[in-house]
Amino acid sequence: MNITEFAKAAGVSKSAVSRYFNDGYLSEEKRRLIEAAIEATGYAPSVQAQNVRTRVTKLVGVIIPKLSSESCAREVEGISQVLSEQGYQLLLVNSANDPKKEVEYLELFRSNRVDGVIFLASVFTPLHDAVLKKMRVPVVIVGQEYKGANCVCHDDYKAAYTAEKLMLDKGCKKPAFIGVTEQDKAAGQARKDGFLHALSDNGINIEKSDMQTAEFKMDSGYKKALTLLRSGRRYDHILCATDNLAAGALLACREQGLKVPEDIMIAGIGDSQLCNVTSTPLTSVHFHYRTAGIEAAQMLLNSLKRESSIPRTLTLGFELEERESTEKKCETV
Amino acid sequence: MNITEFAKAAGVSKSAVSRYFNDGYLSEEKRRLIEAAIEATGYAPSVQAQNVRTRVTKLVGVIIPKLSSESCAREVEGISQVLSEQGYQLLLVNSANDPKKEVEYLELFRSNRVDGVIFLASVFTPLHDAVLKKMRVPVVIVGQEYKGANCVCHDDYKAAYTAEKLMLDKGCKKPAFIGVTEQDKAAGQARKDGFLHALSDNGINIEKSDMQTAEFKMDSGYKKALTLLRSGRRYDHILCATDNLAAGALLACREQGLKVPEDIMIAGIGDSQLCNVTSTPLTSVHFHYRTAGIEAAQMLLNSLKRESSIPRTLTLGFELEERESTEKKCETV
DNA sequence: CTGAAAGCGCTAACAG
DNA sequence: CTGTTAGCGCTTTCAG
Repeated sequence: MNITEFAKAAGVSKSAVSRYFNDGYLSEEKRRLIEAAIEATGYAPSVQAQNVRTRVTKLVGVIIPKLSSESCAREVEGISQVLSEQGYQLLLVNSANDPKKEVEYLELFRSNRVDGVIFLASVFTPLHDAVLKKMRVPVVIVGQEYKGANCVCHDDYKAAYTAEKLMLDKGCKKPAFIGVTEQDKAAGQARKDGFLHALSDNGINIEKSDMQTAEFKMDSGYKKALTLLRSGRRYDHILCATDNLAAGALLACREQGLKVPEDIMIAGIGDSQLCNVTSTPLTSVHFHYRTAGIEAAQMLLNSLKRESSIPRTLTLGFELEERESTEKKCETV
Repeated sequence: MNITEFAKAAGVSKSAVSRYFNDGYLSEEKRRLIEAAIEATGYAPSVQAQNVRTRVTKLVGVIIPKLSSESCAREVEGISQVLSEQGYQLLLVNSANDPKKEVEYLELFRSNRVDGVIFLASVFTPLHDAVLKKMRVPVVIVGQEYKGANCVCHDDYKAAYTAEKLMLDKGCKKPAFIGVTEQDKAAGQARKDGFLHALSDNGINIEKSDMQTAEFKMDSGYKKALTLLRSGRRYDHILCATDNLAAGALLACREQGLKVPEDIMIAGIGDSQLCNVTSTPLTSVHFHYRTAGIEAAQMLLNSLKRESSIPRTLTLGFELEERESTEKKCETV
């Protein structure tokens, strides 16, 4: 059923129907007529046709690298919450961590179909730069800093710094680190930098071999920890760039007969659900993922209202969650 | 830029451009002309306008109760994978477990905007029945059985039966159960039924107070387990309807000084990542969530092709993952 | 193989 | 407050 048929059924004109669904410059009588007809027929206007006319789709494209990751899921929840309140819907695409797909989707969204884009980013390539420059709809980037675009990100550097400092303050002296690829400026580079600066601020040296680069999964954390532990160097703490990695490291330590935290402390970053259920609960840094999603959505909404505005970067704070895995060593009585 | 402007720029007619992007009844020469112009201008046809004409949106609505749940996230990943291969995109809405919102979104999708709907369901109300009956686009329901609709679900009954039987076979005699609301036919009722039938098949009796109903979170599992343990009745195993609950129960047991599995065995259902990192790794039933998403998407694709077809229900199998939490008690030497 | 022309369902001036 | 009218950008007959 289309608007013309419906108008006839309701006994009013097309325009009246249109007005009913839009501004509403309408007499009470017609309004009632239309309401009754809707009840009877179940008519609803075609969004696509509205789109063609008005040029707004009420759709926001969301590009995510991996849905089954706690942090992404929470960010998307935040995004979804504020956007749906404003009558927007999410067009969700999964890039599966494939940079080519990310670019492809950005391309798809570039001039079409959506009013704006929220991009949960991890790694940027020159291709990204090219397509981001050409976007005709506003874009908000979440999780990474990106010059010239609206960004919402976490304070990865300080988070790592703080977690490492905690362990040093508790008397640790022999640091090890399990990180992720530095192509990821946030989770890779910034967290490593934070770790290193905490060390240098405390006059502690470290060798290259004390730092491992893992993939984003527990299993990889386990293997890298094993490499560290078997190296012969005796570490008294390990900072891991993610909780999954920390959980893996914890497993490795126990297998090697090391007690956590007595023999070796471990901390992660992200404060995922994992941290509370591991054999030894894991100290971690809590990031506000849901809030990041909320802020990103609001930022996008703002760009959608006022036309051009100056790009802003919002950096969210964090909380250090101390748990058993970094509990103070036996106090000197 | 619209098709008319673009056609002019390319030096061809509107129809030629349209044909280029559709069937392609076109001479090589024009084809090249158009390709060059695309390269130069970056033109892409407006999907909305195409939609109005063709009546297909290449959009599938996906209704989920909670994104930050491992099972949902995996199902959506499966859905996304096959649908995006076929050129469909996901319109994702989060019902936040609110039945009213679910109905609202179904309503929204009923006759509009999307070509089909995939509904990750938990609880059905009469309102659901009403709106589902009125849907004009194909719907696939995931995670629940629903008469008269296409469904993909897990074998909740047998899963619970199998997990319980495992513990009975290992010599357990005093069962306890922590479940979820029976309004949820799958995770609530079917799992409880499976548990109860395993008991009766083995001639074991149980009292009402041995069974608790929790909410879907770890914390709730913890509390309910505490209630059980403090009741004075001495249980030798607990079956939990979800892994989160099992993780909570595990915590409670340890706090009460019970060793798992020596003093008490615990098993969950869902085989989430949790199970591998808990202090005692948790036995659980592995469901094929990702596969469920894939199957649901394919089912929808089928309905989209051939018009009316008979509703089908696909029940996926499972695997019992035995871990330390149900390891055999000290063998009688 | 091709262009002209007639809509798809809707909104937004415009003149009452 | 209301109906008429002219498109939005595209696809698809139809007659070449």
